[in-house]
Amino acid sequence: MQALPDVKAPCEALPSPSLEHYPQSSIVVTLEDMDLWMKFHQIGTEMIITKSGRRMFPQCKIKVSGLIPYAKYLMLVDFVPMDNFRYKWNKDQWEVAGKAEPQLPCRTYVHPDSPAPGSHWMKEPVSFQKLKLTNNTLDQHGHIILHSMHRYKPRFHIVQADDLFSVRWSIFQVFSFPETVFTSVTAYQNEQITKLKIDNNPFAKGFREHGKNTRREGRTKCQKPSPSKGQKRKLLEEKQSGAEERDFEKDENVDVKEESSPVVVSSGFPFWVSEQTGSPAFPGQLTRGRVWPESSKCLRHPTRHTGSMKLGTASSFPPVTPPP
DNA sequence: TCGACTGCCACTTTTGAAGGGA
DNA sequence: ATCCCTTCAAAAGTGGCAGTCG
Repeated sequence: MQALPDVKAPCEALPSPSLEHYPQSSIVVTLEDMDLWMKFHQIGTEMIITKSGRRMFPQCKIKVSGLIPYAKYLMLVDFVPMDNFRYKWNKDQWEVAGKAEPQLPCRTYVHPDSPAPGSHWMKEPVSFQKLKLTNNTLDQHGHIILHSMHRYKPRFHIVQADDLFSVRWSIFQVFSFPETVFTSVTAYQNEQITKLKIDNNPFAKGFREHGKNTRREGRTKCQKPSPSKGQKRKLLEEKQSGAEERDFEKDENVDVKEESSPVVVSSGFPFWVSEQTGSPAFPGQLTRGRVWPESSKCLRHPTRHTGSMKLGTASSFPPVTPPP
């Protein structure tokens, strides 16, 4: 699966004459573990979010090619809501449960290797393994803050820049994959997702035995489950018996925009310039020990500020999650 | 009463320090 | 002194369960 940008970066000032041989449009991004992502996507991917932060599984891992080997790039990920709804799991399917919660401050996760030359990023797949999702709106660890029971899509940003300071006026491209859309949850709702996670996530090996959690037996023997929980479990077991025959994709009554291939969301100048209009929750937040430029002077770049370019204000800067 | 959320549990993998040998 | 490999303990990451809360 590949993402081929069809838009040229509308940047009139190229970094240097020698870079003209490497048009930005030649960047190709492919999603690693596509088979696994597809398996989850067909059922309806769920990602656990916790107060302390939870890693994603499958993890966001992309293969990049077409970068200028000696130019420096930053790799970023952010998460955008798929729609304005909150969902609930009802019987065997997701249903709209109302309007979405107010959008949270947009946080962007910066790959810890950033900035690095193109050759570095192309050497091997870029993994965002350490990225964590949280539902703690007061999170201080720089995790990505999401609402539970909402749908999100990760977006990968490739920014040609020497450092985080110059990100604002740098050439960038955004890639996303329909297969990576997920519903954030605090506890798994769809048992098929639980099973897939257990089968594929090495950390969950302990739950694998014949698809049943045997290591808990000793504990649960001593504890009488509450009637409601017991009934719930029975329902789940009944569901499981016929689950494999069902086509969960058809069961979903909620639209997920399906695209046959990953798409380039946008290309040009940093995404937040045109898309982020709200005030950040943490203006001037530290990024890798530095503070985002606040003065308007920082927003103007003599060579890249073109007439068609729409510059944002300092307040529209999204807080960036510093690498651990 | 119900469903979402939280904290704890038992278990596994990962990570990094320590030690030994070449 | 340096490098490589092995060992081992601690840390981090899993989903399940039961209790709490709104």
